[in-house]
Amino acid sequence: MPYLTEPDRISQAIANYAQAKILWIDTEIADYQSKKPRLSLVQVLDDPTDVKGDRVAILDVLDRTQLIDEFIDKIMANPAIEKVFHNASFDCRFLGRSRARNVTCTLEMAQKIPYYILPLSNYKLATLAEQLCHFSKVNKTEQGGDWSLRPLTEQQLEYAKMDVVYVACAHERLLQLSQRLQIDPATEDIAALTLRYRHIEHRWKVLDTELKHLKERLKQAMATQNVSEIDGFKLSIQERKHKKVAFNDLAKFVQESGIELNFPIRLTQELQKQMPEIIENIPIEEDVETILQLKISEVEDENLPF
DNA sequence: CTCACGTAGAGCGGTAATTA
DNA sequence: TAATTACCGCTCTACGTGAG
Repeated sequence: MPYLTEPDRISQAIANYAQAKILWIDTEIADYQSKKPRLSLVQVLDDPTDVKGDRVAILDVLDRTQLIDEFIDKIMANPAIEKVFHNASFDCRFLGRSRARNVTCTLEMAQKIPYYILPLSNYKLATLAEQLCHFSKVNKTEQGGDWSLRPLTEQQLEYAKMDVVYVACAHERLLQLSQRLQIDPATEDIAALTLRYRHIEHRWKVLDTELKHLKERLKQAMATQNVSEIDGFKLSIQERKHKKVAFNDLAKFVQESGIELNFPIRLTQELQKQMPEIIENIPIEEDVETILQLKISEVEDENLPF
């Protein structure tokens, strides 16, 4: 695992990585509580089969603005290189923001996979590493550490190294899962889908209605017993105020005051009925939408296909 | 702490389905 | 047929989540 601190070597590494087709990247940020957080480390991996992190390069770019710009120019802004991050929007804030091209986010990938395929309580990188990639000792203690100090400790470098290994591994596994979900509607077996639907529909209804009932009872019970929080169940009570005016008053006010109030108002069926002459005398903005609606009829017990 | 998205829940309006 | 009910989707807001 090369830990690069010399500007020349970092520059050379950037040039090398600029030739890659895909890179797995993670960053560490110093002074993140302050108004001016600084990029501390950029960890890069070009080989997803490296589970120990031997091939990870850790670029020490603390206060090395020119090297960061070089990284942004040659790698982040280069659309020919796919860059994979976990929670990419966070890292991109320090690596070129909107200039970044061809960026993949493992957090977004994981969130798109339905829960029944990937049943995780959250999509933190550590969780993906442990439960999706089966890494055993995932270290999280350094996450809140101070990345502005030098020299960095062995534990910090180890953490920084493994993080990007987790990104690469999680990315590989997520790719496999999402490929399974890419199904061509033209070749779907509709009969098999309806059968599967009927199979789980009853179980789902039983659980879903009980869950909703429990929630309702909890809300009422917590409100009347003045329990605002218990075992992770939090009750919030809000009041909402709405304001309305008579349309005539509003129209009169706008006309008299000369305010520029130009926005479309939906002509509901009711309004169209009330004032059919509007449609003839005022230009109307019209759009049409197509709604696909799936109706699922009741099924008799004896006719159940299973 | 910050920042950028997500998401849940409630109100509302429109339409389909059901009932008188 | 008209009135009522059920359901769906949109919008707004509060809150959650992930990174370090």
